Amino acid sequence: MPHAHKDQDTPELLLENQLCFAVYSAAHAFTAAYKPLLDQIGVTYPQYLVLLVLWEADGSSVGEIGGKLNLDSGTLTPLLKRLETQGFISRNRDKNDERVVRVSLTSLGRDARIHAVAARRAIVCSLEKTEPEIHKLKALVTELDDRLRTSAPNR
Amino acid sequence: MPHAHKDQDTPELLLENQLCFAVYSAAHAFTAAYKPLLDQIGVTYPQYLVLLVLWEADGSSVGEIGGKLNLDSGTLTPLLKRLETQGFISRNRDKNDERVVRVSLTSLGRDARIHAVAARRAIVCSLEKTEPEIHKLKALVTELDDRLRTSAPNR
DNA sequence: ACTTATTATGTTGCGCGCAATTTAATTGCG
DNA sequence: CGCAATTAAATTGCGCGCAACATAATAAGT
Repeated sequence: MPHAHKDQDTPELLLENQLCFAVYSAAHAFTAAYKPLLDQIGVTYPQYLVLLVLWEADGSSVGEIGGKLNLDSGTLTPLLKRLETQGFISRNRDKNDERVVRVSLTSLGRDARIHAVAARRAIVCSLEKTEPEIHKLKALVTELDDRLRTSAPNR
Repeated sequence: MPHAHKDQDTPELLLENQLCFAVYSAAHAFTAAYKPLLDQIGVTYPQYLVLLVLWEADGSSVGEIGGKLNLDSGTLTPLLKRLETQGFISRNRDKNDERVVRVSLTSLGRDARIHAVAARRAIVCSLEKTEPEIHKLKALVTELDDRLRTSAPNR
Protein backbone atom coordinates (compact mmCIF):
# COMPACT_ATOMS: atom_id res chain seq x y z
CA MET A 1 0.00 0.00 0.00
CA PRO A 2 1.26 3.49 -0.86
CA HIS A 3 3.04 5.37 1.83
CA ALA A 4 1.01 8.53 2.39
CA HIS A 5 3.68 11.27 2.78
CA LYS A 6 1.77 12.47 5.84
CA ASP A 7 -1.23 14.05 4.08
CA GLN A 8 0.90 16.10 1.75
CA ASP A 9 -0.91 14.82 -1.30
CA THR A 10 -4.09 16.81 -0.78
CA PRO A 11 -4.59 19.29 -3.60
CA GLU A 12 -6.67 21.45 -1.28
CA LEU A 13 -3.82 23.73 -0.31
CA LEU A 14 -2.10 24.08 -3.65
CA LEU A 15 -1.65 27.76 -4.41
CA GLU A 16 -3.07 27.30 -7.88
CA ASN A 17 -6.32 26.03 -6.37
CA GLN A 18 -6.87 28.97 -4.05
CA LEU A 19 -9.67 31.31 -5.07
CA CYS A 20 -8.64 33.61 -2.24
CA PHE A 21 -5.16 34.02 -3.71
CA ALA A 22 -6.53 34.56 -7.21
CA VAL A 23 -8.67 37.40 -5.87
CA TYR A 24 -5.81 38.77 -3.76
CA SER A 25 -3.50 38.77 -6.74
CA ALA A 26 -6.07 40.26 -9.12
CA ALA A 27 -6.78 43.07 -6.67
CA HIS A 28 -3.10 44.01 -6.65
CA ALA A 29 -2.99 43.67 -10.43
CA PHE A 30 -5.85 46.16 -10.75
CA THR A 31 -4.07 48.60 -8.47
CA ALA A 32 -0.87 48.26 -10.46
CA ALA A 33 -2.70 48.64 -13.78
CA TYR A 34 -4.49 51.78 -12.59
CA LYS A 35 -1.35 53.29 -11.09
CA PRO A 36 0.21 54.91 -14.18
CA LEU A 37 -3.21 56.27 -15.17
CA LEU A 38 -3.99 57.63 -11.71
CA ASP A 39 -0.50 59.08 -11.40
CA GLN A 40 -1.47 61.51 -14.14
CA ILE A 41 -4.44 62.64 -12.08
CA GLY A 42 -2.35 62.70 -8.92
CA VAL A 43 -4.23 60.24 -6.73
CA THR A 44 -3.63 56.74 -5.42
CA TYR A 45 -6.00 53.86 -6.08
CA PRO A 46 -7.79 54.05 -2.70
CA GLN A 47 -8.07 57.82 -3.14
CA TYR A 48 -9.65 57.15 -6.53
CA LEU A 49 -12.24 54.92 -4.87
CA VAL A 50 -13.13 57.77 -2.52
CA LEU A 51 -13.53 60.08 -5.51
CA LEU A 52 -15.84 57.52 -7.14
CA VAL A 53 -18.07 57.77 -4.08
CA LEU A 54 -17.98 61.57 -4.05
CA TRP A 55 -18.72 61.88 -7.77
CA GLU A 56 -21.90 59.96 -7.01
CA ALA A 57 -22.65 61.56 -3.66
CA ASP A 58 -20.82 64.80 -3.05
CA GLY A 59 -20.97 65.93 0.55
CA SER A 60 -20.98 62.41 1.98
CA SER A 61 -19.82 62.00 5.56
CA VAL A 62 -16.70 60.03 6.45
CA GLY A 63 -18.95 57.28 7.76
CA GLU A 64 -21.00 57.13 4.57
CA ILE A 65 -17.87 56.86 2.46
CA GLY A 66 -16.55 54.17 4.76
CA GLY A 67 -19.82 52.29 4.57
CA LYS A 68 -19.65 52.10 0.80
CA LEU A 69 -15.95 51.23 0.61
CA ASN A 70 -15.77 49.10 3.77
CA LEU A 71 -13.12 51.34 5.26
CA ASP A 72 -13.00 52.83 8.75
CA SER A 73 -11.92 56.23 10.02
CA GLY A 74 -8.47 54.88 10.80
CA THR A 75 -7.94 54.50 7.08
CA LEU A 76 -10.10 57.33 5.80
CA THR A 77 -9.10 60.20 8.06
CA PRO A 78 -5.46 60.37 6.94
CA LEU A 79 -6.39 59.52 3.34
CA LEU A 80 -8.92 62.37 3.25
CA LYS A 81 -6.38 64.74 4.77
CA ARG A 82 -4.04 63.92 1.89
CA LEU A 83 -6.82 64.44 -0.67
CA GLU A 84 -7.55 67.77 1.01
CA THR A 85 -3.91 68.83 1.03
CA GLN A 86 -3.74 68.08 -2.69
CA GLY A 87 -6.82 70.19 -3.33
CA PHE A 88 -9.33 67.56 -4.45
CA ILE A 89 -11.72 67.88 -1.53
CA SER A 90 -12.62 69.99 1.49
CA ARG A 91 -13.66 68.67 4.90
CA ASN A 92 -16.13 70.47 7.11
CA ARG A 93 -18.04 69.63 10.27
CA ASP A 94 -21.77 69.26 9.75
CA LYS A 95 -23.58 72.29 11.25
CA ASN A 96 -26.47 70.15 12.50
CA ASP A 97 -24.26 67.48 14.07
CA GLU A 98 -20.77 68.51 14.94
CA ARG A 99 -19.68 64.88 15.18
CA VAL A 100 -19.91 64.26 11.46
CA VAL A 101 -17.45 65.54 8.89
CA ARG A 102 -18.82 66.21 5.42
CA VAL A 103 -16.51 65.75 2.47
CA SER A 104 -17.03 67.98 -0.56
CA LEU A 105 -15.39 68.00 -3.96
CA THR A 106 -13.47 71.07 -5.02
CA SER A 107 -13.53 72.13 -8.66
CA LEU A 108 -10.23 70.25 -9.05
CA GLY A 109 -11.89 67.15 -7.63
CA ARG A 110 -14.84 67.50 -9.97
CA ASP A 111 -12.62 68.06 -12.99
CA ALA A 112 -10.64 64.90 -12.28
CA ARG A 113 -13.71 62.87 -13.17
CA ILE A 114 -13.22 63.19 -16.91
CA HIS A 115 -9.72 61.78 -16.66
CA ALA A 116 -11.03 58.90 -14.56
CA VAL A 117 -13.46 57.98 -17.32
CA ALA A 118 -10.53 57.64 -19.70
CA ALA A 119 -8.56 55.57 -17.20
CA ARG A 120 -11.45 53.20 -16.64
CA ARG A 121 -11.89 52.71 -20.37
CA ALA A 122 -8.21 51.89 -20.80
CA ILE A 123 -8.40 49.23 -18.11
CA VAL A 124 -11.60 47.71 -19.49
CA CYS A 125 -9.94 47.55 -22.89
CA SER A 126 -6.97 45.63 -21.51
CA LEU A 127 -9.32 43.03 -20.06
CA GLU A 128 -10.43 42.02 -23.57
CA LYS A 129 -13.95 41.32 -22.38
CA THR A 130 -17.34 42.73 -23.30
CA GLU A 131 -19.22 44.91 -20.84
CA PRO A 132 -21.81 42.16 -20.26
CA GLU A 133 -19.04 39.67 -19.47
CA ILE A 134 -17.46 42.14 -17.08
CA HIS A 135 -20.80 42.80 -15.45
CA LYS A 136 -21.44 39.09 -15.01
CA LEU A 137 -18.04 38.54 -13.46
CA LYS A 138 -18.53 41.56 -11.24
CA ALA A 139 -21.78 40.03 -9.99
CA LEU A 140 -20.07 36.73 -9.20
CA VAL A 141 -17.29 38.45 -7.28
CA THR A 142 -19.75 40.63 -5.39
CA GLU A 143 -21.67 37.52 -4.41
CA LEU A 144 -18.44 36.11 -2.98
CA ASP A 145 -17.86 39.33 -1.10
CA ASP A 146 -21.37 39.27 0.37
CA ARG A 147 -21.13 35.70 1.55
CA LEU A 148 -17.74 36.21 3.12
CA ARG A 149 -18.95 39.27 4.99
CA THR A 150 -22.24 37.81 6.20
CA SER A 151 -20.87 34.45 7.31
CA ALA A 152 -18.57 34.79 10.25
CA PRO A 153 -18.04 37.90 12.30
CA ASN A 154 -20.47 40.72 11.31
CA ARG A 155 -18.22 42.81 13.56
CA MET B 1 -34.33 69.31 -24.03
CA PRO B 2 -32.88 67.76 -20.88
CA HIS B 3 -30.12 69.66 -19.20
CA ALA B 4 -27.09 67.38 -19.14
CA HIS B 5 -25.57 67.86 -15.62
CA LYS B 6 -22.14 68.08 -17.21
CA ASP B 7 -21.59 64.42 -18.13
CA GLN B 8 -22.56 63.19 -14.71
CA ASP B 9 -25.11 60.77 -16.08
CA THR B 10 -22.59 58.22 -17.36
CA PRO B 11 -22.97 54.95 -15.48
CA GLU B 12 -19.34 54.12 -16.24
CA LEU B 13 -18.00 55.42 -12.95
CA LEU B 14 -20.73 54.22 -10.63
CA LEU B 15 -19.11 52.28 -7.80
CA GLU B 16 -21.57 49.45 -8.26
CA ASN B 17 -20.37 48.98 -11.83
CA GLN B 18 -16.67 48.71 -10.97
CA LEU B 19 -15.22 45.23 -11.31
CA CYS B 20 -11.99 46.55 -9.83
CA PHE B 21 -13.76 47.59 -6.64
CA ALA B 22 -15.64 44.29 -6.41
CA VAL B 23 -12.31 42.47 -6.55
CA TYR B 24 -10.68 44.90 -4.12
CA SER B 25 -13.52 44.48 -1.66
CA ALA B 26 -13.65 40.68 -2.01
CA ALA B 27 -9.90 40.45 -1.39
CA HIS B 28 -10.32 42.31 1.90
CA ALA B 29 -13.34 40.15 2.73
CA PHE B 30 -11.25 37.01 2.25
CA THR B 31 -8.55 38.39 4.52
CA ALA B 32 -11.10 39.27 7.19
CA ALA B 33 -12.80 35.89 6.91
CA TYR B 34 -9.50 34.05 7.27
CA LYS B 35 -8.31 36.21 10.14
CA PRO B 36 -10.03 34.46 13.09
CA LEU B 37 -8.97 31.09 11.69
CA LEU B 38 -5.38 32.13 11.09
CA ASP B 39 -5.22 33.81 14.49
CA GLN B 40 -5.47 30.34 15.99
CA ILE B 41 -2.44 29.26 13.99
CA GLY B 42 -0.64 32.50 14.79
CA VAL B 43 -0.04 33.88 11.27
CA THR B 44 -1.39 36.73 9.19
CA TYR B 45 -3.00 36.21 5.81
CA PRO B 46 0.10 37.15 3.75
CA GLN B 47 2.18 34.92 6.01
CA TYR B 48 -0.31 32.11 5.31
CA LEU B 49 0.26 32.62 1.58
CA VAL B 50 4.00 32.19 2.11
CA LEU B 51 3.32 28.97 4.04
CA LEU B 52 1.19 27.73 1.13
CA VAL B 53 4.20 28.15 -1.13
CA LEU B 54 6.54 26.42 1.32
CA TRP B 55 4.21 23.49 1.91
CA GLU B 56 4.46 22.92 -1.83
CA ALA B 57 8.11 23.81 -2.23
CA ASP B 58 10.06 23.79 1.00
CA GLY B 59 13.44 25.41 0.69
CA SER B 60 12.33 27.99 -1.87
CA SER B 61 14.38 31.13 -2.18
CA VAL B 62 12.98 34.56 -1.35
CA GLY B 63 12.86 35.30 -5.05
CA GLU B 64 10.98 32.10 -5.87
CA ILE B 65 8.39 32.83 -3.19
CA GLY B 66 8.05 36.35 -4.50
CA GLY B 67 7.66 35.08 -8.04
CA LYS B 68 4.71 32.93 -7.08
CA LEU B 69 3.01 35.50 -4.85
CA ASN B 70 3.96 38.59 -6.86
CA LEU B 71 5.72 40.11 -3.88
CA ASP B 72 9.18 41.68 -3.75
CA SER B 73 11.92 41.51 -1.14
CA GLY B 74 10.72 44.80 0.35
CA THR B 75 7.60 42.98 1.46
CA LEU B 76 8.99 39.51 1.99
CA THR B 77 12.17 40.19 3.95
CA PRO B 78 10.44 41.66 7.02
CA LEU B 79 7.53 39.22 6.71
CA LEU B 80 9.91 36.25 6.66
CA LYS B 81 11.79 37.66 9.64
CA ARG B 82 8.53 37.68 11.57
CA LEU B 83 7.73 34.11 10.50
CA GLU B 84 11.22 33.12 11.63
CA THR B 85 10.88 34.89 14.98
CA GLN B 86 7.64 33.01 15.58
CA GLY B 87 9.31 29.71 14.79
CA PHE B 88 7.57 28.70 11.56
CA ILE B 89 10.58 28.91 9.27
CA SER B 90 14.34 29.25 9.18
CA ARG B 91 16.31 31.38 6.73
CA ASN B 92 19.77 30.41 5.47
CA ARG B 93 22.08 31.61 2.74
CA ASP B 94 22.49 29.14 -0.10
CA LYS B 95 25.94 27.53 0.09
CA ASN B 96 26.35 27.51 -3.67
CA ASP B 97 25.26 31.12 -4.14
CA GLU B 98 25.58 33.36 -1.16
CA ARG B 99 23.24 35.90 -2.71
CA VAL B 100 20.15 33.75 -2.32
CA VAL B 101 18.38 33.06 0.95
CA ARG B 102 16.62 29.70 1.23
CA VAL B 103 13.52 29.48 3.41
CA SER B 104 12.82 26.19 5.18
CA LEU B 105 9.86 25.07 7.25
CA THR B 106 10.46 24.10 10.87
CA SER B 107 8.44 21.28 12.39
CA LEU B 108 6.08 23.96 13.74
CA GLY B 109 5.68 25.31 10.22
CA ARG B 110 4.98 21.84 8.82
CA ASP B 111 2.49 21.06 11.58
CA ALA B 112 0.53 24.23 10.89
CA ARG B 113 -0.56 22.73 7.58
CA ILE B 114 -3.24 20.52 9.08
CA HIS B 115 -4.90 23.53 10.70
CA ALA B 116 -4.76 25.40 7.41
CA VAL B 117 -6.69 22.60 5.73
CA ALA B 118 -9.47 23.06 8.28
CA ALA B 119 -9.45 26.83 7.81
CA ARG B 120 -9.69 26.50 4.05
CA ARG B 121 -12.64 24.13 4.37
CA ALA B 122 -14.45 26.52 6.68
CA ILE B 123 -14.07 29.34 4.17
CA VAL B 124 -15.16 27.24 1.21
CA CYS B 125 -18.20 26.18 3.19
CA SER B 126 -19.18 29.81 3.84
CA LEU B 127 -19.08 30.50 0.11
CA GLU B 128 -21.99 28.10 -0.47
CA LYS B 129 -20.58 27.01 -3.79
CA THR B 130 -19.47 23.68 -5.18
CA GLU B 131 -15.80 23.01 -5.83
CA PRO B 132 -16.36 23.07 -9.61
CA GLU B 133 -18.08 26.46 -9.32
CA ILE B 134 -15.22 27.75 -7.21
CA HIS B 135 -12.70 26.40 -9.66
CA LYS B 136 -14.49 28.02 -12.57
CA LEU B 137 -14.61 31.38 -10.80
CA LYS B 138 -10.96 31.04 -9.83
CA ALA B 139 -10.11 30.52 -13.51
CA LEU B 140 -12.04 33.65 -14.53
CA VAL B 141 -10.33 35.76 -11.87
CA THR B 142 -6.91 34.38 -12.80
CA GLU B 143 -7.60 35.28 -16.41
CA LEU B 144 -8.30 38.85 -15.28
CA ASP B 145 -5.08 38.86 -13.30
CA ASP B 146 -3.08 37.64 -16.30
CA ARG B 147 -4.48 40.23 -18.66
CA LEU B 148 -3.94 43.07 -16.23
CA ARG B 149 -0.34 42.06 -15.68
CA THR B 150 0.55 41.48 -19.32
CA SER B 151 -1.07 44.61 -20.73
CA ALA B 152 0.65 47.73 -19.58
CA PRO B 153 3.94 47.90 -17.77
CA ASN B 154 5.66 44.45 -17.54
CA ARG B 155 8.03 46.25 -15.17
C1' DA C 1 -31.54 68.91 34.01
C1' DC C 2 -28.29 65.07 34.92
C1' DT C 3 -26.14 61.12 34.13
C1' DT C 4 -25.28 57.37 31.12
C1' DA C 5 -25.14 55.23 26.61
C1' DT C 6 -24.29 55.77 21.92
C1' DT C 7 -22.28 57.61 17.79
C1' DA C 8 -18.73 59.88 14.64
C1' DT C 9 -14.36 60.90 14.02
C1' DG C 10 -9.55 61.03 15.26
C1' DT C 11 -5.14 58.83 17.01
C1' DT C 12 -1.71 55.20 17.67
C1' DG C 13 0.60 51.06 16.54
C1' DC C 14 1.72 47.49 13.49
C1' DG C 15 1.89 44.66 9.25
C1' DC C 16 1.70 44.75 4.60
C1' DG C 17 2.92 46.38 -0.46
C1' DC C 18 5.67 48.85 -3.50
C1' DA C 19 9.14 52.22 -5.40
C1' DA C 20 13.75 53.51 -4.99
C1' DT C 21 18.15 52.82 -3.34
C1' DT C 22 21.96 50.06 -1.23
C1' DT C 23 24.95 46.15 -0.44
C1' DA C 24 27.02 42.02 -1.55
C1' DA C 25 27.85 38.05 -4.50
C1' DT C 26 28.23 36.19 -9.04
C1' DT C 27 28.64 36.32 -13.99
C1' DG C 28 30.63 38.04 -18.38
C1' DC C 29 33.82 40.03 -21.09
C1' DG C 30 38.17 41.85 -22.46
C1' DC D 1 42.98 37.54 -14.13
C1' DG D 2 40.50 42.05 -13.50
C1' DC D 3 36.78 44.90 -13.96
C1' DA D 4 32.24 46.17 -15.40
C1' DA D 5 27.32 44.32 -15.63
C1' DT D 6 24.01 41.61 -13.49
C1' DT D 7 21.51 39.45 -9.84
C1' DA D 8 19.46 38.59 -4.98
C1' DA D 9 18.34 40.49 -0.70
C1' DA D 10 18.04 44.03 2.42
C1' DT D 11 16.91 48.78 3.62
C1' DT D 12 14.24 53.13 3.58
C1' DG D 13 10.19 55.79 3.01
C1' DC D 14 5.40 56.28 2.44
C1' DG D 15 0.45 55.07 1.92
C1' DC D 16 -2.89 51.96 2.99
C1' DG D 17 -5.91 48.81 6.25
C1' DC D 18 -7.32 47.45 10.58
C1' DA D 19 -7.53 46.82 15.70
C1' DA D 20 -7.64 49.25 19.85
C1' DC D 21 -8.18 53.21 22.19
C1' DA D 22 -9.26 58.36 22.89
C1' DT D 23 -12.14 62.38 22.28
C1' DA D 24 -16.04 64.94 21.58
C1' DA D 25 -20.92 65.53 20.52
C1' DT D 26 -25.51 63.85 20.63
C1' DA D 27 -29.27 60.90 22.19
C1' DA D 28 -31.72 58.36 25.88
C1' DG D 29 -33.35 57.37 30.20
C1' DT D 30 -34.39 58.69 34.76
